[in-house]
Amino acid sequence: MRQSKLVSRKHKEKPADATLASHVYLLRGGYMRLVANGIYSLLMPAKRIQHKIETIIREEMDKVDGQEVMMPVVLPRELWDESDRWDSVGPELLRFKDRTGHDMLLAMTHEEACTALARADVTSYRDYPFMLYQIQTKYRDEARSRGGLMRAREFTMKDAYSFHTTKEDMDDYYLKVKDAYYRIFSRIGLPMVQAICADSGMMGGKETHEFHLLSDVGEDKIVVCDGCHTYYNSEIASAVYQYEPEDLLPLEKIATPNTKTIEDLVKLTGVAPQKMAKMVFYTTEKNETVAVIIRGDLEVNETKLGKLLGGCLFNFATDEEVYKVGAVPGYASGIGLTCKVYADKSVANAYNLICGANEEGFHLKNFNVSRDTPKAEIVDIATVQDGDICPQCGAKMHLARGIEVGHIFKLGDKYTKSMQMTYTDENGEDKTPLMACYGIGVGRSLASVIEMHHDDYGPIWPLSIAPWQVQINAMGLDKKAIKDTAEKLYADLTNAGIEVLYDDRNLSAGVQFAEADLTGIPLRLIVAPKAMAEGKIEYKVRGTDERGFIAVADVLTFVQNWISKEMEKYKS
RNA sequence: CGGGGCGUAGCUCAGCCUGGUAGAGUACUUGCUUUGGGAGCAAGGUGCCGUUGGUUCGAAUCCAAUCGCCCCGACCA
Repeated sequence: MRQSKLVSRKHKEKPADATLASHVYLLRGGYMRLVANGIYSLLMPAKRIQHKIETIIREEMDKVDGQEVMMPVVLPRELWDESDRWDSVGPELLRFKDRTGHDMLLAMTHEEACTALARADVTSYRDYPFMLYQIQTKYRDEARSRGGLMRAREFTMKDAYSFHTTKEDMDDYYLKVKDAYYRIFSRIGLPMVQAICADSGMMGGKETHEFHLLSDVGEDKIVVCDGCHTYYNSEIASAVYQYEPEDLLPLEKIATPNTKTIEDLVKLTGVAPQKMAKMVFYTTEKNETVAVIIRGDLEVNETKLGKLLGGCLFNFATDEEVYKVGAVPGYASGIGLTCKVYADKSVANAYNLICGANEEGFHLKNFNVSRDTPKAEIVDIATVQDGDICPQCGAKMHLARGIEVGHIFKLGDKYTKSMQMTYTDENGEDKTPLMACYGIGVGRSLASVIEMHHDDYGPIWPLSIAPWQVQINAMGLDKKAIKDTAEKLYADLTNAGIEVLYDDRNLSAGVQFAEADLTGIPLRLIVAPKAMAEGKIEYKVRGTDERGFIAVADVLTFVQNWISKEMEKYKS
């Protein structure tokens, strides 16, 4: 590719709207352009990178016997009625009517479409197991897209769906895909991506793993055990809480005027927040108020609470609602409440805590859950904090942030059952198959590579996904010797099947180098007068100090060798 | 959906408070000089000042509404 013909305007200044490195460089480097909030057009460099990522994904999906298919982006309501998701999914599902007034949707995922496709085509146990996948545009009407490709409304996703006759087979296959995912992320330059136990959200199903790139700019909170190195999304992470046994002392009322928060109570009493029981009240969409008792220093995990409440929506209760169930805001305890009371594990076997007295200006000492609120249901509802104890191995856990680049789910029969997909087994009986699904955010992976691989000048693309393998820069293209050499180099490398971006614009060195840095091509060849006088050109490896001179006649061999050696890093 | 910020040239932004013919840098076009980290000189083109309405002799500027974008949160993956 000649850079003079490339439509990809570079920008010297940081775009005002971008904060993430990936967002900044995708805009500055002329990779994409905003069309609407969360919706982007990709220019050639980004399209080439994405294409290479897709190729790697295809290779790995094909290795686990995936069959590539293509399902529609626009689906009729009826399909999503079958799984009840037309009603159960929120406004992030874009619904609309076609010209006849028929309800349609823009697919944000394809469980229904794929189940419908498979149930029509596969009827015998002999055809199992199988996996269908596609790489396709998805649309999710995000409440708040952000960070460029990191969280777009329209984005490219690889989604795969496998079907099985037994749980063992599904479990086996799930592991195979999990391994394939590790290979994919490693091959695109993200070997540090980690599988993390997570919540399945609107997809349903039991076991699920998210693939995260641990990064400070990630949106998800991850809990990492320093002992057994298990990773959890904080939505589902749990800790164990151990306490030295104490004798149960009788409740004792203490005066605590103007002490409504844990913080104030700590100041007043000098007691640590770990020795306090905090009350949190929620009111559900069914107008039911529930109370949660939790250790003073911990917070309620609303994903866990949502599950406890059967998936219904909830909000913090108002003061009025708190009074209604027999508590006093700021001085609440779980004792004597008229509503459902949950007690977190963190307070269940703790001793002699301080809690509210349900009386303005007073608290109680020596509160014990089992003795004083025997009706409270003991639940796991706390958000794990830095330094909490791992339930698996007893070591300390710490918090990190992650970018979710992939997510795999064992769906079980959630869709196959509701959509009445069956197969005939060896005895002639109809059975419901099991299903698992596997997603990778292609655009988000691309952005994640920049987050992981960049310097102050631009992205540093891994060779496996670089938009071009080699960049040619020439100093002084108006000189015949320079131009002839650069042109011949470009022709020779291109003819040898090497992907070359040739800056044929006769610009100053500064401009060429700055733009080349933004394009981030791994190997740069520089044709310049000084070295040319000795029949040599210079090479430089992006993002490293590696550089040197090669005789013009040896360049092709050098480049071929360099590429095959560098590609070793990204072998499957 | 809540909080905050911002819409003026391809990009970054000034002008607005105090109304009077639309600005800078950069990018772009042409020529010459340069050629190892965004070079220099000269000349040139560039705008529905987000949109609509109002106030006014006159609105980028004041008022109102609306649309859009960014950040934080909520929601979601």
